[in-house]
Amino acid sequence: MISQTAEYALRAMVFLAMQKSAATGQAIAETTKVPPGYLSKIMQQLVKRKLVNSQRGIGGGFVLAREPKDISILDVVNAVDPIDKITTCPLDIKSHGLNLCPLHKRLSAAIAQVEKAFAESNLGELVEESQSPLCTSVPLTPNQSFCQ
Amino acid sequence: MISQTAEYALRAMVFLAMQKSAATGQAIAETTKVPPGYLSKIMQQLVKRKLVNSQRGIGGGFVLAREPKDISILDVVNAVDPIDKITTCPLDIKSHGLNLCPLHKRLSAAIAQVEKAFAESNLGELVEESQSPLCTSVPLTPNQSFCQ
DNA sequence: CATCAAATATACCTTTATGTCCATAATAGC
DNA sequence: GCTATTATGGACATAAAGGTATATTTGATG
Repeated sequence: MISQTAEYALRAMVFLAMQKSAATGQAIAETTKVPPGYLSKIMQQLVKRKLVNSQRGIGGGFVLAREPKDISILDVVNAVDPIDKITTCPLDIKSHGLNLCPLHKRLSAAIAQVEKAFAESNLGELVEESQSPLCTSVPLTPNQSFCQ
Repeated sequence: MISQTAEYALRAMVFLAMQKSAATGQAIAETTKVPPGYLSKIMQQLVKRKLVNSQRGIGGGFVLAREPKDISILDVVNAVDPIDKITTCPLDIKSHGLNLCPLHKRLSAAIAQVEKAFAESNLGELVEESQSPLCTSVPLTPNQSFCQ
């Protein structure tokens, strides 16, 4: 239901939210266990969507463009793998304008629920909770487990 | 978020729920606007999962194996495209047994929400509602709109 | 039993998602 | 300006989803 790409993007963003300074692509990839080459593509999308700022050269890397509290899970998911809402019946768009049949009303409602849940959760929240027993505290060395 | 395959399967199942006698694959495909060849594969999965009974030969076709009221949207989705729940953290399974990090708790909760919504809606419900202005009444000829 | 209409099974093709690799461009420090 | 380090961009490879085509099997009926 959540694409691999979105999952990777979320891991990277949570990691960045735990960081105080810029993190290189390699560092993110190692800690979050995302294939480095693929991660770099995902990071590019996050930069384009202005969720992350990038800096080349020594001391460079990636930094969140906004406060963790101001970035929702939905922001991240939409940046890399837009959730497509059902706004018109896929079967016969012309005949009924914006009305949906009962089936697609249900599907649409389920999607809306997910969007709401994702919109209500932000990176700041996730990082705060990770100081609880479930997750290790920041910052992590590459050898440590990011999610435990 | 909902795969094309699941969408097709749901259309076919709703169509069957509207039917009084067996419907051929071709009839289902035409009305639900699903590629016929692909639909036949999906129907096979629904038969294997015992949601549908099939009958070859003249007068044959597909029939729901249970009352529409006893088939949920979740039943159909799971038959063709199982929703995989997140039960262990994808990052480091060994280290923490069944505990999830905050991120994966959120994702898991969202999936659970969808499952609940899908489990609570059944085909009988959808068909009853379709007698309302939003959908045409049963049965349909292939030329009529299935979802309007 | 012959025939026709249906599902079933299999092979194959196309598109999209995921993943890899390498050349290039920018930036900091010397 | 040179070099090391970093992101960027594009080409390519692989895997999975979606889709097509066709031969085979099954069942009903005359």
